[in-house]
Amino acid sequence: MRDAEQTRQNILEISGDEIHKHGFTATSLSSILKRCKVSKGALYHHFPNKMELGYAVFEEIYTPMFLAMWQPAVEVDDPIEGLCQFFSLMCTESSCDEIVSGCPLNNLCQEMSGIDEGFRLRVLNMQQQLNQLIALNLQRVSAQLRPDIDFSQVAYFIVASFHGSSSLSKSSQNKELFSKVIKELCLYITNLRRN
Amino acid sequence: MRDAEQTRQNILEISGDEIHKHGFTATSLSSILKRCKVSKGALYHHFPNKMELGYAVFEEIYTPMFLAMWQPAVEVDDPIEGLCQFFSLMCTESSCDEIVSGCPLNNLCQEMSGIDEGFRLRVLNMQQQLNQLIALNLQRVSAQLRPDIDFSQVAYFIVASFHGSSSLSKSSQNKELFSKVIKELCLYITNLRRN
DNA sequence: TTTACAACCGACCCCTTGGTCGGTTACAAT
DNA sequence: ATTGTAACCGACCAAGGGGTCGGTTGTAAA
Repeated sequence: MRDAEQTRQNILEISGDEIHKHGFTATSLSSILKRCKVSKGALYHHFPNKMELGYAVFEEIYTPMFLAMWQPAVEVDDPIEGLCQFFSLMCTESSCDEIVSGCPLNNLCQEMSGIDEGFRLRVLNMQQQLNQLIALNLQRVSAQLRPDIDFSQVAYFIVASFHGSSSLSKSSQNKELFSKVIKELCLYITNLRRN
Repeated sequence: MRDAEQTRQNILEISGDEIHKHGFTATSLSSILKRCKVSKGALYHHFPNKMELGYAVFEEIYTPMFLAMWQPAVEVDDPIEGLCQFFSLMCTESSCDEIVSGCPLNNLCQEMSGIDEGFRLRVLNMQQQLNQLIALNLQRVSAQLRPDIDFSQVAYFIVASFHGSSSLSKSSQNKELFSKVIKELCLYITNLRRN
């Protein structure tokens, strides 16, 4: 057989990129097909419809990507420093295009949560996972932190600020605002420590 | 003449609501027409195309709305308290639907900044106005605040966090997460004070 | 070598979209 | 009463969207 799994993976990856750049709705199948050099028949052989393709992208591309990004940042000895380094690295290492495209999770949350229940649930699940990941690891070092901290609340605040900053940079089309907000976010995080 | 200005205003307001709820691209002219009980000819008599209608909504509906909301919150004697009260009021007073629909500015920023330069520039302008509004009013009471504050940076951070929180609540479909993040945001803002 | 079927192809379908345009209607000015 | 024109109407159009389906091709098993 021609390598079916390879074809599927190829479609998935390119779809992930297109959806990241243009959003789910604005991504047309024809644009994916063109980039994949694959026929519509092939796509519909692997996925029953566009929605399911979107779900597959979320589960097989985005989800592992998030975990691969956030876990090492936060499961380190000092999650406070880990988080700050993670965010700072994001400013310095990411290309301008990447930053302007925003966080796929936030993008999909904004675009699809209100329209499609399948996407909403997947986004929500990812957000809760992410939140727990951060909250638990902060709690782990709670001895170093201020005594009055609500870990879940702080974790949500961190993610919200991060998403807000990536949203901001979409209108300015450059990293400047992004790194500005990230700088303040790092200040906030560092400030969680006992003084 | 039939009241042309009234017709125009009606189209503008309903368009503003539809765009707020469904986004610009997903809002179809036919849905606006149906709600307005106005013909397509009438709409195209007042606006040259959909894009220009969108711009008009931004300038004549959203912009005044933002200023009317943020100015009183921040031009008060104590902007720290004003901001906190403003955010808290938003949690308690807004309907669940309103919160889940998100902030029109943030929505448009996310959806349109990358697609259309006209929208991008308008969004950017509004964000800068908002930022200056907050930054200047914080600076005004800088005597009460911590000495090391970068006002513009803090102002952007506040707006980013606010937008991030309204984004979060889209996936949960209720106020809970929103008010959680807002609570932490208020903590952060209060913490700007000299201890 | 034959067979069976997964993998793939692409012309076609229907629907919705933004946008056009020739025509009608109401009203203000003469 | 006539007329000029802003305001409005809605049938129509082309483009592009997602999705279908009968047909072809490659390859592993018999």
